[in-house]
Amino acid sequence: MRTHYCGQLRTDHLDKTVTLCGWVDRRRDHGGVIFIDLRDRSGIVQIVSDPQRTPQSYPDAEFLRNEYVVQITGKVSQRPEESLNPKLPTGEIEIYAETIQLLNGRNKQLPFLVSTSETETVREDLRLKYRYLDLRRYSMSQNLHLRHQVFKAIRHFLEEESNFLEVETPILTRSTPEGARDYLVPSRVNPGNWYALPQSPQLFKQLLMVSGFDRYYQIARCFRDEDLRADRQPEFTQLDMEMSFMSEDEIITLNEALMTHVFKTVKNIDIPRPFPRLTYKESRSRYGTDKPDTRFALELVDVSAIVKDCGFKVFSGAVKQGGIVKVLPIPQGNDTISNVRIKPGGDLFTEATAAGAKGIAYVRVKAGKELETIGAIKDNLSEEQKQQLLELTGAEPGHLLLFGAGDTQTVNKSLDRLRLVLGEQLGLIDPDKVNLLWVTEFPMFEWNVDEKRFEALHHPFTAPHPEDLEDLKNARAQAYDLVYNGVEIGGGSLRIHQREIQEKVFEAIGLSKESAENKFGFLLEAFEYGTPPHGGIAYGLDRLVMLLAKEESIRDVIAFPKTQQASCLLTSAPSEVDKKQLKELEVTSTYKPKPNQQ
RNA sequence: GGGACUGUAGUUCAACUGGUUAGAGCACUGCCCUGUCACGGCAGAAGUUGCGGGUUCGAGCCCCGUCAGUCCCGCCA
Repeated sequence: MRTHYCGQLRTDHLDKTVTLCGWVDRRRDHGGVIFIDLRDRSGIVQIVSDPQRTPQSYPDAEFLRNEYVVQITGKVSQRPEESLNPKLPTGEIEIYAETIQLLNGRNKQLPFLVSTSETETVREDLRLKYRYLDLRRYSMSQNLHLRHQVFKAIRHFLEEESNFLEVETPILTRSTPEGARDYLVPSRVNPGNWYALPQSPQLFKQLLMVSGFDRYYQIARCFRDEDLRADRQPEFTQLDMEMSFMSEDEIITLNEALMTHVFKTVKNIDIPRPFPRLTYKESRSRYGTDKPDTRFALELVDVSAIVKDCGFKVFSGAVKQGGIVKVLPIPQGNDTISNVRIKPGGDLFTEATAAGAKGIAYVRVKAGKELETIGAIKDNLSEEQKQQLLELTGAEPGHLLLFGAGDTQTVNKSLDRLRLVLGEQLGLIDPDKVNLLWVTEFPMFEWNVDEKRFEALHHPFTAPHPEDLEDLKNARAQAYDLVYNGVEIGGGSLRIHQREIQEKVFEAIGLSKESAENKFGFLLEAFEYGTPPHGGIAYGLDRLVMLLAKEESIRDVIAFPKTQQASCLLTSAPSEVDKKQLKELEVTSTYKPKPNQQ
């Protein structure tokens, strides 16, 4: 039906007769000459029709409206000197339409404007309901093209340069303990039994290593039935990789090459290697988080040692109860941040309390290093303590010191949040900067207060650091996360490949021998048939593409995403099903709608 | 499960402290216009102010409930 894409045409095509298919992006009717911007996925080209030069197409051109689908045949012509359009890649040429064939019109007014030149933001629920129209729009089309480029670059690197093999793993698999809530699928053939959709292909990829596939990858859909966020969808796409006979350093090096290749290919950005590395411990201490945004400086300073015996009970009490006191020093903060914002009702106060803090203490450093603060702090710190505080935090006149005091986790969390908000607001973040870094040496386990047990921080197949085997519960893991501008985009580890160690880890997370045998017996058994040392990594590709596209939500890089209520506004999924279907599955719903609903 | 914000014409927004007939840009419809490219000009049509209830002489605005969307906390090995 067509000979070219609209966006491809250049002066090399001059005098060629071409046939194009696409949508009317805009029509400009001058009463005599009519211009049509014809759009397909490649871009836009200008079509011209006028009663003298193209009398046969003119009546059809008059009839066209936005988003009509047409096939146009005509000759590629040089635009007159004064009508060149440098804003369009096709702006030196135009097509004189010999024929315009209407392939399909449009009967309804569009729910929103689609045209490439339209930049107004539209309500997201409308966009999602009419996603097929939304995807015609320039930015969404660009995002999906970018996503494709990223996937292509990944495949090229892994297959052509690194000898990886793509293997698919089951979507219908078994539910395993730990981790997120599973999506369950009832088995008709085995009534009363359920499949789970995979949270990741973790166990299968390890088994592929047992099988000797050596270097595996898959661009895999994963499913987690948890609440949604701007960067979390119930189904999402991972680049899943697993390798045998490679050390942690070798895996990291290979992945740096992969990422460098992707950034170079897709964005023409050169990223210096090796990427910086931070240990988990250092990252927590300096930034309060395990995924620091290192595009800007602002670092936390632990001042517990200085204030542990001071008279200000909020500080000394926090330390005595095993917590900490940390400071976020902000250069020129005195001029840029008012007390109103720090005190109850203020935006910074709200941020801190949302993270669990009770409030924010502050000190303003004035000329001559005089401290301006609340009396309780001023009166209860000795001159020496004040002096040490200034020294340790590097505070100069003009500095605002924001304090977090309490249990370690809350202090880190709230100051991390403040740091990010202020970094943004004070314009400290260069949006074009790309910072990739590894966070390493995660702890194996974390204490779960609610369940009163240790749980795996990464997952229970992560190998402990060989130096830490004696004290497993406090061991470091051979695990690593890749952080891109403060967002975790990938994480992986060396895996356990010996039955005894795996059993010890299961024991540490409170999984009974029977339970472990029941749920992971196949893995433990596999370890007894010659399992190579192996490890891997998984990337959240939606997040990676989101960041590359400079979008704020992964929904903007997913063709058909779900809303925060996990529903699809286009298809109205999830939906009720026929009673007959449930009966075949031996499933009944216990759900009762609230009386005042519907 | 919890907190916050939003919902007004097809769409993006406005509408003062609760006050007359709810406005504007774009889109749409009609007419005019031969070099525009976000073309231009003239005219027109277009509203259950998400839904239900309440307060009030009077509600887009206040209150209660509800639905939907967004952001966040919890949750997400």
